[in-house]
Amino acid sequence: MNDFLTEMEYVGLTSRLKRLSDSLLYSTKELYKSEGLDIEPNWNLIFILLQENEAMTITEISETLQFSHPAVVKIINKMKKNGHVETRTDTEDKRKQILTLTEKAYKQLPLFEKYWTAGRQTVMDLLEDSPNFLEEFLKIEEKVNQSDYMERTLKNLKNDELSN
Amino acid sequence: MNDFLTEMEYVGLTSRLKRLSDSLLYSTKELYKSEGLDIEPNWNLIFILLQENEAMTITEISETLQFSHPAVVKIINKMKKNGHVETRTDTEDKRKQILTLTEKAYKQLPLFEKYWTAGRQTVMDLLEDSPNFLEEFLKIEEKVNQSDYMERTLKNLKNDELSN
DNA sequence: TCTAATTAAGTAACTGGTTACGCAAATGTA
DNA sequence: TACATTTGCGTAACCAGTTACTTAATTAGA
Repeated sequence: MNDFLTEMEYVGLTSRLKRLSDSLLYSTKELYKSEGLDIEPNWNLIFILLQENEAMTITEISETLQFSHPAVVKIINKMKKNGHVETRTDTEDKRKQILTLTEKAYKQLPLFEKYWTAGRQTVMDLLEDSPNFLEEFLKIEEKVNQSDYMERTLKNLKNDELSN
Repeated sequence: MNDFLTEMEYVGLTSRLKRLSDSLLYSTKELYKSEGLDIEPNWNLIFILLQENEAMTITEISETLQFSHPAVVKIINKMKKNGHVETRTDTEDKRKQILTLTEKAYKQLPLFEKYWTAGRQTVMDLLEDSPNFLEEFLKIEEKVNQSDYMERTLKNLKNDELSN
C-alpha cells in the first residue's frame, strides 16, 4: 500500500483515524442511498435506544452516546422530518422533550434491521484479523477521557523543556 | 466508564472512531490556540512533505495523503493566507501549481517542531498499553481499501437472503 | 492537425460533528 | 418569596472533510 501516513507512524495516526471514520461514514450513506433506504448512519443507535427505553430526552441521549446535545438535536430533527420519531413536551418539566419512535418507525424496523445486521457482520469481518483491536481501542479512549490530547501534550512539552 | 457505544460492540465502532478522531482534532486545535500558535492540525503533514520534497503540486499531496484534492486546496489556501506556503504556476504545465514553504515557514519550523514532537510523544503514550494497535489498525485500513463498507455489507445481505 | 479525452485545480453545496450563546423553565437559597 | 443559579434544548457559526461540477491546459489518436 505504501501509505505516507502509515510511514509516519505516531504522527499520522490522528489523520488515519479520521480517514477511516470518514470512509466508513460515506460508504454507509452511499449504501442506504443506493438501496433507497430513507435513513442515515447513526440512526440505528437512536432506534436501539428508543426501543429499549420507550422514551428519552435529548439530554439523556446525548449523555448516553457521549455526543454534544446539538448533534443529537440535529439527528432527531431529521428523524422527525422523516416521520420516524415524534416529540411531546414533558408535562412535569416543560423544558424536556420526550422522544418516541413512531408507528412508521416500528413498521420499517424489520427492514432496517436486515441492513444493520449485515453492517454489523461487515465490522466483524473487518476486525477478524485484529483480535486485540476492540480491547486496545478502548484503552486509548479511556486514556483520552482521563486526560486529553492537549493536557498530555502540554505536559510533555514542559518535561522536554526541563530536560534541556 | 460504562459507555453505551462500547457495549454495542461491533455496532458502535464507527461512531467511536469518529468520536475519538474528533476529540483528538479539537484538542489539537485548542492546544495551538491556547499557545498562540498560528497553525492548524494536519499542517505538520504538509510541512514534512514540502521539506522532504522541496516542491509539490496539489494533486501530488492529495495522492500522498489520500485526501480528496479539494481538502488539500483548502488546507493550502489557509497556509498561504498565513504566509507559510507560496505557489507558482509550473512553466511546463500551466495547470499545475507548484507549492513551496516560505522563508517565514522555515524560520518558525523549530518552534512548531517542539509542539509536534510533544504531540508525537502523546500518541506514543496513548498507545503504550496497546502494543498491537498500529498493526491491527493497518489491517483494517487495508481491508477497507480492498473492499469498502458498502460492498462488504451488500455481499453480507445477499448471503443472509440466500440462507433464508 | 484537428478534435476528443484526460488531467489539474478551483468552487459550490453538503455532511456530521463541534463550541458558543440565548432563552425559558425549574431549582436552590437568603 | 424573591432572586440567583442551574438545566434543557434550540440556534448560529464554524470545522475538516466529502462529492459533484467547471474551466483551462495538456495529451492522445484518427
